[in-house]
Amino acid sequence: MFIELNTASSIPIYTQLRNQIVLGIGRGELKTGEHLPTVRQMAEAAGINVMTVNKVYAILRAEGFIEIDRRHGAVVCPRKENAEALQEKCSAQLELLIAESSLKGMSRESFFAICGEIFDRQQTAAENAFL
Amino acid sequence: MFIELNTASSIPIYTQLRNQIVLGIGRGELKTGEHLPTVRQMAEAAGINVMTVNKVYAILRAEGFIEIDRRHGAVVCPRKENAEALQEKCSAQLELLIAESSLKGMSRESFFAICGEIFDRQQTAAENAFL
DNA sequence: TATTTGTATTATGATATATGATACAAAAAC
DNA sequence: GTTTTTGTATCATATATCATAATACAAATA
Repeated sequence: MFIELNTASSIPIYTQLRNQIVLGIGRGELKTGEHLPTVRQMAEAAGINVMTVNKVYAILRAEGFIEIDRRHGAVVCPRKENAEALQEKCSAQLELLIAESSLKGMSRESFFAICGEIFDRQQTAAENAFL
Repeated sequence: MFIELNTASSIPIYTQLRNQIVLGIGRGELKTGEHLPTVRQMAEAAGINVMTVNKVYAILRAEGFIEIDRRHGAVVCPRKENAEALQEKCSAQLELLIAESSLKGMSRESFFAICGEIFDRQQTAAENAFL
């Protein structure tokens, strides 16, 4: 679980950190039930403020990716979501991404190929996580 | 081409407007060569400041979705992009979206189905635009 | 000449982002 | 029972972003 933040980016640090943790869970680098570093450890490792990390953990909890227990800290625990609501959110984001990509010249086939690769990668990563 | 902005949203107005215009082009509601409303018309219609619209048009031009001629205003003109760079950008965004979606319980098949629907919709919209 | 185009400038205010220092309750570790 | 560790609350500060407002300009059109 490597965290790499770009302080020169226009993307807020807390968003970058949030995304990298979600990606880490998706890739299986962070397994369900596993502990995240404490807010202080993470802040130290990433070279950022404790409260910034705390904000990220609070967001991830609100989004249902982790649970936070005062005594044990933050634990990976992805919650399933209502299927219809999930599809709507996903569809809205996909529509924009597909519009941008296809206007820029990407074919439907290329797009699907990329999606396929990502799903394959995440699945094998998740499988390896249990070995 | 309906513009609907949510001033209560955490997404900046200029981003919302930018996205809706890109979506409009993707859907074929705004065809290549077609004029966008003038910055003042758009500002009036959307109930926002002229300079906010100007910022959006400048972004769309920098992104290669429109061209701006001082005498004629903004014209839809999507530029193709380098394939490799495009795939990298798209892949990064897709990886996050797929991680989020699959962790929330979406199957690979559902995800592909949504993508297919969007591609179909955009293609028929683009075809109808030429009738 | 008057109007319309995008755009530059300057100012203002509200909100977002990030840091820093300090403190607290609750639980664990010793 | 004391110390340490946990997330978290609070207060202050600094900077950046977002959005508006009021002008003004050059270039082109009507």
